[in-house]
Amino acid sequence: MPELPEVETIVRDLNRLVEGATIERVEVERPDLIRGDADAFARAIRGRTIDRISRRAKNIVVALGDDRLVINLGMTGNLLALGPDAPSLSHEGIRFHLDGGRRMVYRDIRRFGRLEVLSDNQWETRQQQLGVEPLSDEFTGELLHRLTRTSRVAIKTWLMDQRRVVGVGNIYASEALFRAGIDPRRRANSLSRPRAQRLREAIQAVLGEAIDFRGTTLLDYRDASGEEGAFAGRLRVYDRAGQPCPVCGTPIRRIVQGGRSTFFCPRCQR
DNA sequence: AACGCGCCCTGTCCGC
DNA sequence: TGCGGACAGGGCGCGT
Repeated sequence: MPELPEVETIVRDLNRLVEGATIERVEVERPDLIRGDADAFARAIRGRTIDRISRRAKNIVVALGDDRLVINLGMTGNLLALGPDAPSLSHEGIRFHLDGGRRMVYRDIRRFGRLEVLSDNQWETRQQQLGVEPLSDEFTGELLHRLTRTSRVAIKTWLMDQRRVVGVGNIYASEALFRAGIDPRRRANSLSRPRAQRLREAIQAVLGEAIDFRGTTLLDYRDASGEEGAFAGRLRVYDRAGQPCPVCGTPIRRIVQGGRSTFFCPRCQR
């Protein structure tokens, strides 16, 4: 489900809704959601205060003193801040009971998501394996061009690899390549410098606009208050096979790359 | 090292 | 109305 804009929206919500809250009790309904030992997980979190919430790649990082609660939402994960009177939901996996009767609930239909607690040192080591943040100043056309030099995989598949550039998943990879006019089947190492520059601009534009619209809800995505994102209506090619390209009217094509659907305009993207 | 594939799991939708 | 198959925002571990 969630790519960078969706995770960023949830993180901003949570800083408004639960920063400073104390986690009084943890209920683990689905131990398979936790990486490592579920009892140790609950013990590490109980009684801690939520200092602040941040995002790295598609991970939600909750600072609890010197520890980090790291949450990856997989395909269908939601992280919800609920009031005392909110009814319980289906597929609740982990419940964090906060002070004042509020709760933060992790729910996940397919259970591809994972939660774990790491020391700040462990998290620092882990996050170094992740690629560059696409909305940072560090992410330039020059850097993108350099990073693509060593890979022969299709640029669309390349964009989704979190070891190079983070945060771009199946939806925004197709959308960014459409905006940049680049054929998703093109090999990563075939991008010219100007094309890399255009792709960098397209990635930043689409991610920024999607954040402004609070993310894309196809089916399962919800923000921390349980509301849908509004960007789905602004997607130009994703899930639009057979519909006319918004620029030239040519029917949008669907192909499969690395087992995932890719959508593109065969005329606009070269 | 880089790459491609299968797998984890539940729900929805479509064709027959 | 029922049933089987395809497909769905991600990531990991395997073999080559």
